[in-house]
Amino acid sequence: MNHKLRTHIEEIVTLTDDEFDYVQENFITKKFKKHQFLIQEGEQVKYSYFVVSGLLKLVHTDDSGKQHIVSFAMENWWESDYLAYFNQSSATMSLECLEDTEVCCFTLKNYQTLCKEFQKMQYFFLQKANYGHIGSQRRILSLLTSNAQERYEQLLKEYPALFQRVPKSLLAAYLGVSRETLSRFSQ
Amino acid sequence: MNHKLRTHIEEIVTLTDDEFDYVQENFITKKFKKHQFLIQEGEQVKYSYFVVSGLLKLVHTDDSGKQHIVSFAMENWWESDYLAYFNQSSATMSLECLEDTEVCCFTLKNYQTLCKEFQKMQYFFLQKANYGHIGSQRRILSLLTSNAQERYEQLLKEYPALFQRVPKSLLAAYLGVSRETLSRFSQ
DNA sequence: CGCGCGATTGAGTAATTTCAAATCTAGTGG
DNA sequence: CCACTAGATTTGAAATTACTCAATCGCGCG
Repeated sequence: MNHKLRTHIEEIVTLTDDEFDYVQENFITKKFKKHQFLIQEGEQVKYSYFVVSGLLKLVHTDDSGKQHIVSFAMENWWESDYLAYFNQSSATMSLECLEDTEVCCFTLKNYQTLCKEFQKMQYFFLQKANYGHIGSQRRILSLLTSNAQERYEQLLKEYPALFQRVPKSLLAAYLGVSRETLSRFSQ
Repeated sequence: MNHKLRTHIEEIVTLTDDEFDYVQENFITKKFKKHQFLIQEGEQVKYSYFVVSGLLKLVHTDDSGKQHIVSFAMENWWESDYLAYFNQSSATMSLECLEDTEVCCFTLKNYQTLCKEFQKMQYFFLQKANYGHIGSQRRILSLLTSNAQERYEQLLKEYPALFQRVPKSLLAAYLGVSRETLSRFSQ
């Protein structure tokens, strides 16, 4: 059932069966349909999520109604509005299904106790956080250094699967250009 | 001597004198002059750094020679080219002094042993990594959502001290606009 | 005074956005 | 199988924004 979660964790730390059982108790599995919201802007953020299958977008809608995609989350990714999650404040970003999606839900309380009682898992989350930070910094650098067309080609190279799964208008919202401009790149 | 480091750590976890002594043994203090490099693009990254005093820029220089500033690091900040640091690969960014700067240097080996042997410190670094990640995501969102002038005003509001300490051309390199464009905002 | 560095200004150019319209595509029901 | 529709994509043209390059300004310091 949760063997994808186990495999994922064991890429970083090894677990006995008993240990994984203990870890597993901290998660609830939920299924969502395309277009459903896991997190809605303005509301409390109860969980962070491990994506078992499907695809999510982490998105902020600005005053003029335009969407800006901070991140896509696919299989084996962790996602949430982490500021709202850790501070127990209300979300500034939504987390929405782009496909039918199955996730493991993780409350902050469970996160904290698991970290405290189980050093291995704390180390796992430390690794995840470090690499999450690095990934975000690389994205900042790409936004600063490259023009939209170059960013488009980098994305295409790094995540070719996305192009089969997401409409181009969303890729534009991720890259920070209008869909019209993105459309003119492909030629 | 390192009481700034201790105060900083104790904002998140409490330490006895003995514990802090143990922690402290993992750091070397170094002083650098303005314009010196702590990390140079292309070279190995031996340390991550805790800034005791002074100011640094984390910067990438592109093929055309233009600088792009990923981050400023001031007092009480941790900084490095973390991808290169954790993977023991060569740096894609430089870390350079904008002022005379004192840092505590932290090897990867010490980081790893400290995390393993001392759960409290692992928790401290987990918190730092999480908030680092959140900070980077907020920057991404700001780059996507706001135009250069709005980003300028956000920066002015969040870090007014920067404007006393750095030339505007560097703020431009942080905001992702040319210095001429930035100059036209102030009016 | 004169140098050097940073900041500003101006003008022309390039890139991107916006708005509107046209086109394409996949799925639905007849 | 075809027509229809909704959503996605493309195209065009005008307007806006930012960039580049060059020249000028301002200020602190030897």
